[in-house]
Amino acid sequence: MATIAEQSAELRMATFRLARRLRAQKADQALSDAQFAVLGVLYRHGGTRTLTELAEQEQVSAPSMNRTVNCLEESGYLVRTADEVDRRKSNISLTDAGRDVVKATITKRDAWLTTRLRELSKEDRATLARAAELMGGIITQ
Amino acid sequence: MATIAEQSAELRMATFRLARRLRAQKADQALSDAQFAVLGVLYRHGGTRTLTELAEQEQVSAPSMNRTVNCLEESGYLVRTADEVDRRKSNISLTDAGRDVVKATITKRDAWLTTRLRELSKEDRATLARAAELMGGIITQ
DNA sequence: TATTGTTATACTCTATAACTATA
DNA sequence: TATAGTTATAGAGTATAACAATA
Repeated sequence: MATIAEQSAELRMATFRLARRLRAQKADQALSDAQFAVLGVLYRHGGTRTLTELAEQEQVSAPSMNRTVNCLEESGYLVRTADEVDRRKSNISLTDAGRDVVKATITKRDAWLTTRLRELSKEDRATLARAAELMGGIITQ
Repeated sequence: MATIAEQSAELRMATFRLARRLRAQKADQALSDAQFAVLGVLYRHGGTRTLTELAEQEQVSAPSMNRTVNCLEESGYLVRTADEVDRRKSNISLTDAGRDVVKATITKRDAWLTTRLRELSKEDRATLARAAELMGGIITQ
């Protein structure tokens, strides 16, 4: 029986390796991780977000986020719209192309993982499903 | 009961979030992920590695790895030693400071995770331990 | 010729400092 | 005066192309 410290080390390594492997699966290879993370935030959020909100969410500086948003705007994945009430703000939202590339990437990542989960027993899949719940609980502490 | 596709999505999200949280824990905040990954390879490998080997292992170009190794050399975490047999090569190895920063970071990450695992039941810990094994199996396919 | 490592160049992501426009 | 966003500047990570030294 492994110690809790040993279990931690194993879980840490397995998590890093699986995350790395999943990250490699993307619909547009030209999209960086930082860029895709922004698209993902907008996709999950649904509506619009300001530059400051995106910077806080991703824990980067405003100028850094500004640059990333510029790239994504040039690529046609999002648009800025001037706020009618507070004219300092610009509301950032996904374009159809932006939504499509997020959906396609999620589909690709899940397809890769689903293929591998299918090869496992029902019990092993249940173990991973329960583990995902537990991992979620650990993070939100 | 969730579908396999739903289980995939949950596992994907939980993996990304836990990896992100773990990555944030490091002994030297000035070390980038790319830099720490190189130190980690050298630490796990034990002996020396050439620039080409490191570039292949991390799946980046040789010039890119050269730059990262330059930074780490300037920081005193690794050294280049000219190969006596094949004089084109330089053997890259960790310094004591390099080993120390890897050990300290691993300790910090595992301590964070161990604290959270201790709060779980024995059964939940066993589930996560088995999940780590399964995740390892998925990756090496 | 092929391999190992490096330099040159360019683009993205990161930061801080300083600036503009608006509240 | 404070806030939202941007520009200026600089350092790090990424790439490809071209080069020197060695095998």
